[in-house]
Amino acid sequence: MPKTYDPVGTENRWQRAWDQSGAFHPDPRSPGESFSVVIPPPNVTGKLHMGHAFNTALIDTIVRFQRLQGKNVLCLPGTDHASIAVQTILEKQLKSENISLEELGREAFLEKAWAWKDESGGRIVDQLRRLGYSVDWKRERFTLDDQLSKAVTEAFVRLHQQGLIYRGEYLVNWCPASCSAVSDLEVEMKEVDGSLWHFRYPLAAGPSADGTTHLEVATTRPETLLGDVAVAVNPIDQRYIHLVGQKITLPFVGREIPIIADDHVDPEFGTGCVKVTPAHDPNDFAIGQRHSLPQITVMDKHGKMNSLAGPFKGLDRYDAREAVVKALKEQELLVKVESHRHSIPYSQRGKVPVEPLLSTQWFVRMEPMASRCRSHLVKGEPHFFPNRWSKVYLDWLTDIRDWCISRQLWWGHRIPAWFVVSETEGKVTNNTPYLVAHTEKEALQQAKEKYGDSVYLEQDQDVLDTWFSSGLWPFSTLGWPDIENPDFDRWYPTSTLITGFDIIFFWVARMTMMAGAFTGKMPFSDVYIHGLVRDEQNRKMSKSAGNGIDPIVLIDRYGTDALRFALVREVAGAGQDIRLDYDRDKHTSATVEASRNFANKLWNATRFVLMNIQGFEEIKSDISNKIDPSDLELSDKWILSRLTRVNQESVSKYKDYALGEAAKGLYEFAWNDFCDWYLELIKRRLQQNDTSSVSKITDKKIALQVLAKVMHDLLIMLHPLMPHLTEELWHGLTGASEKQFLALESWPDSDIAFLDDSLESSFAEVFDAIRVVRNLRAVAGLKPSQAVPVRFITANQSISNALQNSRFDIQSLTRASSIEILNPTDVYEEKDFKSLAAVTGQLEVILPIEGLVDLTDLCSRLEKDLVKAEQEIKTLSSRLANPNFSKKAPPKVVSECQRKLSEATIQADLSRKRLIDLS
RNA sequence: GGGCGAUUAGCUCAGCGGUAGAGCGCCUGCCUUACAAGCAGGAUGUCCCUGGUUCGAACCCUGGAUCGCCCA
Repeated sequence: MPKTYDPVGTENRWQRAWDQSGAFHPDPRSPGESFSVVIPPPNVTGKLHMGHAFNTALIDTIVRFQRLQGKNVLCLPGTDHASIAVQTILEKQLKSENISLEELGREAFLEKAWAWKDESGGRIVDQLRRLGYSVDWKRERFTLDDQLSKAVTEAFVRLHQQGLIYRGEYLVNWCPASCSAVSDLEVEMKEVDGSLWHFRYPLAAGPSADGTTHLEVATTRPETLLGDVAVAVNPIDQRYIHLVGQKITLPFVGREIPIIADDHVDPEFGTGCVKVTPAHDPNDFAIGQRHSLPQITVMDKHGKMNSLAGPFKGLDRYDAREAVVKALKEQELLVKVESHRHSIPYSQRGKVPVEPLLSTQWFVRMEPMASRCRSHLVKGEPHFFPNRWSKVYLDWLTDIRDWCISRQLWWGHRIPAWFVVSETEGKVTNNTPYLVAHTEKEALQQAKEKYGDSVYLEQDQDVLDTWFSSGLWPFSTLGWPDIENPDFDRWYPTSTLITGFDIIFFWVARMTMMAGAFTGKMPFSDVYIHGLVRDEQNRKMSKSAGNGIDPIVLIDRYGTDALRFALVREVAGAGQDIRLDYDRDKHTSATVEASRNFANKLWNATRFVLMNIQGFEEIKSDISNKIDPSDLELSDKWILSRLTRVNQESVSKYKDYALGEAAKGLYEFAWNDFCDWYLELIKRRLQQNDTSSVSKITDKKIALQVLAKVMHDLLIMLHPLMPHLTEELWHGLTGASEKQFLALESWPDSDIAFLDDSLESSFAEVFDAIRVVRNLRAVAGLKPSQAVPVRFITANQSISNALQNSRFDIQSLTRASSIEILNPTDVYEEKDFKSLAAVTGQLEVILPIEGLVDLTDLCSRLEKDLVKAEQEIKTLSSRLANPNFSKKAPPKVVSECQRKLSEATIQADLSRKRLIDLS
């Protein structure tokens, strides 16, 4: 084995081996409790980003843990067709080739889209494999697969039958960039510096009785003036109330429109008069509904003014704004312009302001489905981790609006609705009857029954919102609607959904609603919500900001396991965002590098085991066998106690989705307890190569057995976090064949008989003593090779015993020429008084060597210790002196306080005595 | 406007009622045959401010500040 671990080759090798062996292709008939996860399907756009790597690290950690726990685990992968995103990319390409969509035609466009999917989707899948994802690639799904498309059609038909899907003309969020409607969720509000224009609308009937000639309105969107159908004031607004019922004349188009009263008008804002444009503003739309006002659309699908805009026809909406303002000014109708910061809706995909537009679309009635989810949530279905996200989910479900699901795009699931165009002269109008059916044939048959044999149909041109199919993902991937199949039976509902908080509404809630409607169950019992990966400046990583960190770059440099471990280790219990440091010039990350170093540490620990195990190869095949405690040394018992503890803690942390804590716990155990202490402790025994001594050889063998056992269990426990490295090392350690996998092993038993609190605390004392000796040696500047005598003096019997029991270990770890463990009453040589000395707790440590060092350093250290101890005595005794403390604090705390006080007192006394001796 | 989160060592973050922790960085000394991607030793905090509850508050409660997010 080389001295440093080289991840890239190793990782590729195991990824291939797992894949070829079908290790993660579960059989529904296999025994074991079911555990299933469907992955959030990445879009088939571009490439994987750090968010995917993070999500994958978390999912795969959970999944691999459950597999080691003996569950029958299915982790199902797939990709999403991402309707708008893909179509946008392709349209951009076409534009650069000067081809228009119309020229190309729907069929040819879809061919191009599929070609794109094959290429881009393939790239994404390759990258997912490089993350070491233990998913079942044989069950890989794509949202446009036949079976999943069948599920979409079935879902649409059923919802329509239940009256939950309807078609109607409403104000929708129109994205002029993609020329399609988008849902409320696909709109994000952005704060912008805009203006508030004040202008006059003249009264139609001339000056009123009080001499009023006009109304002054304030608006942020002057260009919509052309679609105004009323001016509204608040009914309690004394300034205007007498004008209600009169009319004003709209500039440019000369339309006379009424002044109305509506209590949604805020008298405080602007002038207290608002223009009402129902066809271009959601609030105005609502006012229009309440007052039965007409709706006048003055823009087209591209955001350009239409023929109803009179003189402004053909102008883009923003050019029209300027033109309208200019014209108002010329007519002296413009009063003033105020700068005004406000939020305007942007299309998330198109990156342009959304235009509220009247349009006929398909909608899903959400309330009945949401209501069902709410009653499930009361029963803890699904259970959110961390729980606070369930409130976010519930709030959204509580005040829910209908979902616009039609998109004016080609790439996606075409809406299974057929218009009986023969009824409306071959054209689709708002009055054309339609049929919703599974197939055109079925639709035609129904149409004939209803409208006669001569009917002809035309399918709706639109496709469905991508999230419609994503909402079916947990069950469409398992064969729904054909639920009589072993996979669905075995793995639905799924166990845990793992995803980011940013798609709780988009995806999690849509899945629970769809699943409730179609399967009667929540699609997963747990939802683990994680945060986002942010960049080194705490910004959200995004394509548009260009601040993404390519996970593949970090994988190439440090290895997949290092990246995964770094990401998981950063996760806090609360599901917060994590920040990944990154040097953009050097393409390095200190966080990931630290994990790479940890991987290397494990590599070398295993290397150490294998180098020492030579001559005892039989241990390799026998690692999991029980070890007879009667053969063990104390240090063996100690590490086995620590191992048992970390085993139990890891299980509970993995189970509670406290993955970061599990990672940290294992890291500390591996590095501190195992490598820094246990490995060093047993070196003394491993160096015994005298083959003539049976007892020495037996001792060495026992040490090796424990060593191998701890290493072995540690590798299994770390496997969910660092799958490749542990697989590689486990093979080296056990000599397992190429056909066996650590990934399919069982979690190690934890033998509670090994748990020993008092042993662990004795070792803590021993380690403290060793640290003090090492510190004294460092102060004295002793060479590592220089062996000096060590003397411990303590009145405390248990410390004394602990030191006595570990005296050989202490000797080898401190390079002592001899160890003396004395009682303060014992007599020892005078010369000690000028030697190196230190005090820790109830223990004095002396290196009886003369003339080696300047004692000033030592004295100042002792003085510092003394001050600290005296300070502690002060606070502890004042606390104990408080009668309320001893009365009200739990007895355990009081006695602990007393113990600390007496220890501090001893420490202070010893330090004082030492200082006197040294002076 | 409503809600959520964050504020702890130079940096990134744990801890959430009983004397402040880790990793990275920093300082000192070591190439001690597992590992220099390492070993040993060391230094480093008004736990954002403010009152309050408590024998005791980084932790619980008031109020506030700053930063970030979500919903309207």
